[in-house]
Amino acid sequence: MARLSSAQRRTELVQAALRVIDRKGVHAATTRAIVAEAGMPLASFHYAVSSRDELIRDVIAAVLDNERTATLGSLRPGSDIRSTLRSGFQAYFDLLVSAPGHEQALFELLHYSLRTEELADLPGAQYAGYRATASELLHAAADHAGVHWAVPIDDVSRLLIALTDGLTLGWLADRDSEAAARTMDLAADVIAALARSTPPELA
Amino acid sequence: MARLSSAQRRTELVQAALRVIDRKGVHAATTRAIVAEAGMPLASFHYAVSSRDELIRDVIAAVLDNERTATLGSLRPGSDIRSTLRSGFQAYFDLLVSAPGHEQALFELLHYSLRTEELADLPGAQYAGYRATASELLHAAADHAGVHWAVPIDDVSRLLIALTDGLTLGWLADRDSEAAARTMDLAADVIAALARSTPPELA
DNA sequence: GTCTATAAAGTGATAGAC
DNA sequence: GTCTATCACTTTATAGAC
Repeated sequence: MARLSSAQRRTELVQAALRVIDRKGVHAATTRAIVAEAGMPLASFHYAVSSRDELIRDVIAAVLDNERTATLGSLRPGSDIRSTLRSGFQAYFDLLVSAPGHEQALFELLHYSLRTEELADLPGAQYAGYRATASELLHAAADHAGVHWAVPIDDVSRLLIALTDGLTLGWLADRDSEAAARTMDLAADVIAALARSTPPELA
Repeated sequence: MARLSSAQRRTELVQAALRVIDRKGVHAATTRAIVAEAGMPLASFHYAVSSRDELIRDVIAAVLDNERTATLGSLRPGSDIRSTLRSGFQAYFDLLVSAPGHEQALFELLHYSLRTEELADLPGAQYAGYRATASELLHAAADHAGVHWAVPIDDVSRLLIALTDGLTLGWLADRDSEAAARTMDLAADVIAALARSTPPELA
């Protein structure tokens, strides 16, 4: 192994840990499994990071960055707000089906953080990030469709996130994609019902 | 320790495991922690059950039974469908706030099952149980309020479960009960909007 | 039938040779 | 700076004394 800076090794370990977690779950992301995935000797682990929990913290930070850019890129403005929301759900769902381990990883990391005192600040930050992204998406979608939200956009964001989380968990549990499609239909309907057309003079 | 039948020991271990999982999480429910909670020597564990995964399977089965009876009892019929739904959410939410570890345990057990090949049949059964309970609740609530569902009740059930799961995860992450109340307001609104008043001749 | 004692395999973390 | 070898500990599971 060539000489690498500590920061480079750290990044490689974070990426390797994420791959292991995707594939086998948080519980399987042992120091040995992570360094094996990264092709490093075991001792490199504590040379680059001071503890396993500290690496997990970095993993969560990296995942949240990915998530944000991925979701924002999925916006496909449709003719109306309902179809924009529906295709947004579909884009997310296609991502979920193509890489279920990735979404499982997000949930597992959340629950791991909730049970680990040193990581107790992460769940709140994770969901604050989700809300910020959801608000941006909802704002952009409403603008494109010429509507505005009849209730505070933060409340709509929370509803959107709750529906997305719930949709994901349900599909992970039963893998019924047709039922998930019906849930997305209904979810797009009920969120779209919270929008009102914007009078032209306010647009 | 008095002589107990294998079945009795098994039940005690399941209950002890559930208490440990509530308090410390699935990862902390080691054979040692479980027998300590149950006040048994370590060797009693494998005398009563053949492996840790087999016990976890029993724990999940026990939890699903509890869940079903607890949720069905929470129905407080209101004057209209919207207030019935809202108070149903509130009853569930009060339960969540009073025992967050219990709901965390349900999620952790779900994710554990999803990552454990021998338990792969449980997540589907868990959510099928949720749907059956949700359908019963929605049917009873609609009856009491003199309305019927304008979309298939199974689809409404899936939406209700998705919203409940999402509400729970969001609150576990940020512990913002006021925001959760607003989400429940909105959730009750959007589900109630899927009901139509039943003409008297069909009631 | 019950439990002490221990095996066998895994874990996070480090010392010390190169 | 790098990595082999190992420590100290925890885990599931079981053998064997009573």
